[in-house]
Amino acid sequence: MSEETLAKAYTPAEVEGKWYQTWEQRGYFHADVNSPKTPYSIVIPPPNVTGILTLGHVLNNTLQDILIRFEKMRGREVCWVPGMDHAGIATQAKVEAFLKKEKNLTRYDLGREKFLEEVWKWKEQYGGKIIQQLRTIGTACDWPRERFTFDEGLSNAVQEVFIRLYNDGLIYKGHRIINWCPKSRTALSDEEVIYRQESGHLWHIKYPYADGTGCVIVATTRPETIMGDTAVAVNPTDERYTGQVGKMLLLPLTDRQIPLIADEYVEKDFGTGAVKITPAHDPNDYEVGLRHNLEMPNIMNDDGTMNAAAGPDFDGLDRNVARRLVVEKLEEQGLLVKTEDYVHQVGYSERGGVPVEPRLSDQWFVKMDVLAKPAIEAVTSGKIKFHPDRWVKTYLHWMENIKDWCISRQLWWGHRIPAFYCEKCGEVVVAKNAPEKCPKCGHEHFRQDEDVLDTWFSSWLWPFSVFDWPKDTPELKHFYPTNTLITGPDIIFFWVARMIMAGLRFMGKIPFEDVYFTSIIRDEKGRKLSKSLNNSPDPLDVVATYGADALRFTIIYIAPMGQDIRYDNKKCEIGRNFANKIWNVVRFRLQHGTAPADWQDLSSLKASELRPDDQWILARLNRITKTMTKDLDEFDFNDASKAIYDFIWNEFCNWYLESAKPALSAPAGTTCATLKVFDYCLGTFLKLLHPIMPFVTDELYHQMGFCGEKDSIMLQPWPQAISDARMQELGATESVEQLNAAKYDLVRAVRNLRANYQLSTSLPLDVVISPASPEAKAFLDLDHDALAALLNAKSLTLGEKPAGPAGVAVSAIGNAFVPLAGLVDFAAETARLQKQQTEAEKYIATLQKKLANKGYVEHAPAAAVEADRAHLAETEDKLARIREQLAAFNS
RNA sequence: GGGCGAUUAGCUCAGUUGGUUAGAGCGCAACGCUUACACCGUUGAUGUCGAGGGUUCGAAUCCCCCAUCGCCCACCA
Repeated sequence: MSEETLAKAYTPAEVEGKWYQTWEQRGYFHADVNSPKTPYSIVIPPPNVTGILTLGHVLNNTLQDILIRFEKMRGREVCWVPGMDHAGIATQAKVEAFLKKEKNLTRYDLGREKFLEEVWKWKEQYGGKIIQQLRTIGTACDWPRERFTFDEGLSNAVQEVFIRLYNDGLIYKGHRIINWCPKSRTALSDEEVIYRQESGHLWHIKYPYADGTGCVIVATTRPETIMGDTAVAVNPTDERYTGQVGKMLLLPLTDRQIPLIADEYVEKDFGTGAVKITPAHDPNDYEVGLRHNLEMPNIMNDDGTMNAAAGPDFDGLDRNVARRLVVEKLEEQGLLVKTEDYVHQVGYSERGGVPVEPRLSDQWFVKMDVLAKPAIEAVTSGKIKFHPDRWVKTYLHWMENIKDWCISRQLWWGHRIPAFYCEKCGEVVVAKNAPEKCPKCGHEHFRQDEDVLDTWFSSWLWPFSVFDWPKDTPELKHFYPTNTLITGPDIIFFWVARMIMAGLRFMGKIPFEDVYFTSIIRDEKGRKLSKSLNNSPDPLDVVATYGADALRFTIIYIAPMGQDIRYDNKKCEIGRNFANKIWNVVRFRLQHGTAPADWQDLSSLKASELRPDDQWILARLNRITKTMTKDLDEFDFNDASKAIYDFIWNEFCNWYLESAKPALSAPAGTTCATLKVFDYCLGTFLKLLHPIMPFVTDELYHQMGFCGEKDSIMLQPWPQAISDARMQELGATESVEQLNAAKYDLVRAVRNLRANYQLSTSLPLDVVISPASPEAKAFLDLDHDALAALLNAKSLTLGEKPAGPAGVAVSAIGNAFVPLAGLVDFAAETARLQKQQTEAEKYIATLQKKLANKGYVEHAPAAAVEADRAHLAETEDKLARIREQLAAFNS
């Protein structure tokens, strides 16, 4: 293996598929319920069975995967339960469209049973694509535990919950105004209605008094419901109508008379101050209707067309057509006073995409206030934490104003409501199966409720139903409550809030401790990703082009907590280039063979063998180890990605690796302490990076021989920082760290000089360094080779300024002189030094002003003041040396 | 009508208890194929931290107000 060389560039496609298969086959993703380790569990937000992978899923699932891999390395027994949602409306609509296209059939042509067979068939054939797609991004899901919200166990949980809530009086059937989707022909919950601002009209219509004494003018946005009016209401204090309340009005376009009533609900100042009341087609009107005991005629069919009650002229017309016809007729009859342009909010069906119709009907509801109470407490008390925590406010606002949840749907694809009606007396029995006999009349024939349940009625049980609740399974005991939930803030009400309620109600315990709300991904212009805009990149294409690790890293790198992110494919170059960089570190390292078996054992290392750069990188490694651990612990994924990126690219590659080249290519390079330190850092940062970039890190871990073929980086323990005491022993002290950093400043200054003289970086130079102090000299003397390598010096001497013309680079640790026979451009050199002089003077002025401020010296932390004083002294010294050089030029 | 978020370099964004000469990536300019990497290296330029007040010795950071953009919630027909 040591003779093998890696390709010059990393090709993700060659390793990613291989590793995923290996991990899965070896069972690394599978949790042992009997493990003595502390459990850590996550349940996946189940994607719709109709779904395909989007960037949103990539972000969401990458974050979960990072936590799972991190916690596994930290020694926990991790269990990430995957699964899918049967997604009632979405799936039914999809299959209906499919059947229409393929066979020109509607669900009504097939009938309920046949249709459901078709849905299952469709599910087997086309459903669940997303589950396969998830594997391409590396998700460490416990696949043998995959669940479906419509499988037997979960269906059982749904029935159980329905029955329990019914028996507890928290589920009831009610005759109410609900949101109706005329396209899917079903009731919806309030959450499934999306309000959009629309420009429409406010029509002013005359309602003549029956006694011929004039008329009331009513303003409405929905003239087509006029046939459903059963009153006109005004505010009781409205003087315009004093004495008129109680009189009858002729309802236009009909032969009916309706009363003028007074109700507080009406705002005097809006419109004309008079409102037509249509109790069966408006939630507010319904309330008014109840208060005034009004008739509630329903004038629409379930598909949004008008019915016979709307009168022969309108029967069968679509509601929009009816609206135009009503307006036309009113105009003809001279009853239309005016038409005003009017911008208002119109509720649309989330799935159907059509305006919802408020509709009076019999539906099942869950009484929510009782369930909400403990769920509010769980969050306010901090037992459940939200990240970022501002979502708490949103959550509480909704919970404290919660309304009953309409859970029945007039669909076929879903959990059938476990309610049975006696065919004789109508008695309702809520149970898993129809009773033998009616408890009331003894009749033996029952008919099950036709309706199914809202999809979310199964989703809200997910954290425990996946472990086969209500059975008392070992999984349930071991993995519930789960630890972390990662989801989008768009389903905080649909799902998160309801899971908390269900968890507390049925398990008596919160379902998760931490909820992390992900960013919303937008396109480069800030628009939401959507099919219609065609601005939604296919993650599989991205993976094919850049690699899964690249996509994972990039998306984490650009997604700060709680902010929307602007994504475009080009950004994946960040991740791709980073993977390539690491690949090449290993490619470089393998020139010296693979790692020795004891590469992780630093116990034999002595300070005397270490170069300052070795000590410096160990200090930096310790720092990044702590940072990564803390960041992942606190869900600061974005910070973690930036920290490890900077460590590897900047500190390790740009500085350490370059400094190590002479030591490694020396005859003893393969046994030297530097190699040991190199390997230790490399192995450690591969482990630190593994949760974010699982594929390339495992591949390289193996390439390096850091573990055996049969082993994996996934199974390695999470890195621990080296103890402070041991760091002292190794001479990796803070002062060495600082001196070494100052050394790098000097290198930068020389490189700057080189650039100014347009001296190629590949041209070796003679460099003379005059250290600024004996301490600096002692330090620089420790390792000339590394310094020479960083400077690309062909000779390096410590001493006085050489005779003859030379360029000079001034830094805190000393001056560096580069003899430039015949090349020195005095004007340019003077300009460069003057610029440095100005900068130093400016800085000194800033510091002096600060230190002269009594308030600062008295109030600021002592460390800050001290640091400033040190900077001041250092900069003053530097300035003096700059001036000295300037003077030398001008003499 | 309430609530929340955003406004920092040409672009996309970091900046965690107020205290380094305000940072990164991309882009840009100059130089360089130095045997890990051109998916690279070196060097460099660029910011009145949205406007205005206030608190403080000190504000990108805290408070007030305003502006612009975005999201969520809310029954004004």
